[in-house]
Formats: sequence, C-alpha cells, structure tokens
Amino acid sequence: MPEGHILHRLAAQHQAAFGGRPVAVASPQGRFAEGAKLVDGQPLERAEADGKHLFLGFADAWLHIHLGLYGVFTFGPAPAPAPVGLIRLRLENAEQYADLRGPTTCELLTPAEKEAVHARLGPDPLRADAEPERAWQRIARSRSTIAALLMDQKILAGVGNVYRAEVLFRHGIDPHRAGRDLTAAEWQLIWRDLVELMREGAAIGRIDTVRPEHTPEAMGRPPRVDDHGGEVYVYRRAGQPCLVCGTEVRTEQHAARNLFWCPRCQRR
DNA sequence: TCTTTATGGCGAT
DNA sequence: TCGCCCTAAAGAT
Repeated sequence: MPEGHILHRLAAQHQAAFGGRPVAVASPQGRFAEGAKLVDGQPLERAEADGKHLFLGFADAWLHIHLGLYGVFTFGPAPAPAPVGLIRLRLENAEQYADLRGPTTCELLTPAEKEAVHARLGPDPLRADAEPERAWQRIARSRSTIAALLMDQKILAGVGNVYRAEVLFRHGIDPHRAGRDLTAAEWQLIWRDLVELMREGAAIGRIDTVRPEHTPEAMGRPPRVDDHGGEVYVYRRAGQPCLVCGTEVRTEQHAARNLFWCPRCQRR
C-alpha cells in the first residue's frame, strides 16, 4: 500500500534486478496476457517513477503500473514458484523474479501517452526536475483545504494519506485551512520537509516521521510500534494521546479519505 | 465463513 | 459526493 516513496524504490529495484537484460514477461492470471506477450523477452531499458506511477521502458512500449490502494510487488530469487493467487504480471530473468498483484493499472503506453501521464501530474518531491512553484501557484489560489490539496495528484504527485497527515502535523497546520490562507513560507517548509521525509522513506522502505526528541524513549513513555511499519505522529492513531501534547488524536472522513490530526498541536 | 478495511483514483451524477 | 474497480489480511461471528 504505497505512496510515492515506494514507487521510486520500486523503480530502483527493477533497474537493479532487470535493467539492461532481457526479461521474461508474463501474466499468470491472464488479465494482462496480451500486453505481456508484446514485451516478453525484450531488455528492460530503464525504470522510473513519477508520483505514484511506475514506468518500465522496453524497446516497443512503456509498461505503466499504478498500484492503487492495495497493489503490491513481491521480489524473490529465480526460479519463481508456481503462481499462488492472482498475479497480474510476472517479470523474471535467471537471477530474480518480481510478481505484481492487485494493481489499479497495468498497461502498455506509447511515449506520447507516457508524457501525457506526466503532464497531468503536479511536481513530485522525489524527482530532480520537480518545480514546487507550480504547486504553490495553485495552492495559493485555492479555497480547498490544504488536506485535500496535498492529496490531489494534479497539484502534488506522490503524497498520500500518511505523508499528508504527518507533514501537516510536523508544521502545526490545521488540515482544514484553505490553501489560499497558507503563506509562501509555510509552503516552502512543507515542500522541503516532504523532500526530506520521502527521500528517507524511499531509502528505508517505510514512513518514519517522528523527530528524535519525540520518540517514546525521549519522552519517557513506553515504547510502541505503529501497525503499518513506521513511526508516525497521527496517522491511524485516532483516540490515542498525541506524542507531543497528550491530547487525543482526532479523525474524520475528509473527501472520502481518513484524516488524522492533533487539535491542539495543529492550530495554525 | 462471513464482513470490513486499506498508504488510490476514475467516471457518473 | 457517490459508487466502483483492483486484492489480501484482519477482525467479527
């Protein structure tokens, strides 16, 4: 269950495992059988991520993958075992295999179609070519909440529900504030923090956002483990005490997604 | 053996 | 704003 950091990590993993060499491409489940056949046996020329999209470049086409809410890749040493469950896509060479389950999107694109995907995305904090100013231009004019804007991939690419909740907490910002009420200085701090947090997330493969001075050990509280693998301030911690001030963390449905925040720490 | 839930996004209304 | 799509694991019965 992925935000942008996972897709960048996956691009690097595919490059390392399959880059520059022919790859067997198949669809054990059958739903992507025709597409798989078209690139089967071609070398993987390059792998890249753009927001939450993964692109695998073959000679004849770009393989475009979006994991959606519960898509997942599994890597392992070759030979791949007999398929268990629904495997949409399997990549394999002599050393390794990768299985893809449950993606929202798994399709072949032309270069022009790939560029069209890029064109409709906002800047991605994990890409060197990102222009945060583009996002700010839209946020500064918007009456939508900053919570909704951070999740809008046309505004900002790669940020999901966890990074949204956590970056707003780290900057003390009430998620319900309108984008146009943010200051340019606040936006710059949010962007820089996202770049840093997501780079670390891509490197270690999970989302850790709790500053050293706020860890349970540093605060003299019993240790704890968040059930999604990382250490966070508010995401999925509704009803539990805020790590900083002890106030109960709140949650609500916000544009059909779960929003979490601390009503005391996030009053700006 | 059910029902629910999830770090997403699309199109219809 | 709603329903719907993709799948697996956790929780309820």
